Amino acid sequence: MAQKPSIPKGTRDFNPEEVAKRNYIFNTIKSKFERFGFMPIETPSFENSDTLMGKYGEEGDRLIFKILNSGDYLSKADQKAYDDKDSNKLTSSISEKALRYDLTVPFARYVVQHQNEIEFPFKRYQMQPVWRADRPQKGRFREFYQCDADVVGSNSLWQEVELVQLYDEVFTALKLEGATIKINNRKILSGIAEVIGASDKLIDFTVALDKLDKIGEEKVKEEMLSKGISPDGIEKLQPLFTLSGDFGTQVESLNSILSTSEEGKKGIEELQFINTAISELGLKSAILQLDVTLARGLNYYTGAIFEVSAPNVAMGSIGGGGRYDDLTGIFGMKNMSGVGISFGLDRIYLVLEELELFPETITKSTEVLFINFGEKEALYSLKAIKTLRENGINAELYPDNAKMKKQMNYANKRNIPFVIIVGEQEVENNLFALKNMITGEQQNVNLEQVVKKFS
RNA sequence: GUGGUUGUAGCUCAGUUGGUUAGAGCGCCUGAUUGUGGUUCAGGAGGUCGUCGGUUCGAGACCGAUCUUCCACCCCA
Repeated sequence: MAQKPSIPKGTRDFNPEEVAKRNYIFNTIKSKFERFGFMPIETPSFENSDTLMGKYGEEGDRLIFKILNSGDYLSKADQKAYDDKDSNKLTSSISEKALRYDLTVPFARYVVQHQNEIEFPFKRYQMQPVWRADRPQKGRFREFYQCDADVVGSNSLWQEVELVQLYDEVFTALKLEGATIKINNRKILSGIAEVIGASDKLIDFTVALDKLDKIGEEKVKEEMLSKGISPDGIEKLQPLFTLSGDFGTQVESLNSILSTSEEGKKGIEELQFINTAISELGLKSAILQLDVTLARGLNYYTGAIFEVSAPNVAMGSIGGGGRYDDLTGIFGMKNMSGVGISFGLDRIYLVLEELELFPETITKSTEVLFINFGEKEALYSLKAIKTLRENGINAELYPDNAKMKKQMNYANKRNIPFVIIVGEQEVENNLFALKNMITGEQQNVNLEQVVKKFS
């Protein structure tokens, strides 16, 4: 026990069953992405540090895994930062690469770098692991997969509409019915901040507002006060705390709060456009819900913000996304609006597991195992197995001439539904004793009948 | 990064105020059954009690550090 090897905190091994289940989710998302016209790309697992650093806020920088330079990195270290024990400063002089923190920023880098080869609007999807130096919890890992679909090079709100449909399609296909797609708009948040005179404190304001359903109205107000938002301004927020009802009712209240903010009104318009279109088109099983307190996420969203939560399970969000007007701007490419959504594979896995929504069929592998009785019989079996495999049947031979009990037990443990027993008699008569491991029934058949049985 | 929590056999867990050789169930192996698995019966293997250090005549138990698990912050998929 003590000497057993281990893996780093927040990482996991996956056994065959888990991989099968993960692939099921993976493949479902992938096929829907392609159905909506997205093409796959991949990017390196690590990027130059300056590509990533500063894109996710101060907290984000802390959570980025930095890669130590190769060779004698200390000789090139910033001596002053070292003496001052200034870790932040020292880091940039001993580390110039970092593990990918999400898929959106590397995608922006990709678009800028390959802008001359890309046909815009560019619709890409990407399903790769990302890393965060976070402290693990349930549903929070240091290595996990994101599945992103983004469109750059189009300002059209139809993209937002399609992305909502895409969420609906994927969760419906996964039988995860009743997923809530929460939607908000950064312009509304900016508008509110403007109205209460806290435009310069937008991030602090939204972070506090985001906690409303978690810590309650009073604590949110406290946090806003402590961040320097005026009591007058907080007073003006009152209608926001009691906002309820359907989309239309909430929009009405927002209209009155934001009557003096051009930006805020623009946000409401966008929201209404999306909602109207979705109402018209209909959703299969998901629910689109306006949530003005939704402010999670990355500092780069400028329009719509999405977040998906699973039904009946205590789990953080299983997806998120939004519109970012200027992400490529940081890499020197202006006027390139993007919008995208992300699926959290690992959390979706936990949710499907908890709700027992995985289909039973996804773990099956070998359909028939041939019992090994010795050299002559094994060769006879392998000839048959070759034919079965050519017919698309998963078949295998037990490798050793072990006791029959052991071989049968092996089939049992692996849930192999059929066993073929080939002994001296069967070889002589050119037959196969086919046994159903579930019912226990057994019959002698020829090769043709075996093929037919599994086809 | 802050505060708390967890770790005993492959798995799930007992283990009294510190006291002989650390237990159970399940699983695993062998046999009853040399051409028939799942059921049953009989037997067997398997643990430096997460790790390192300390207190003690004596530590699975007490103390410290460290790693890991989970939780609350922070933040997020």
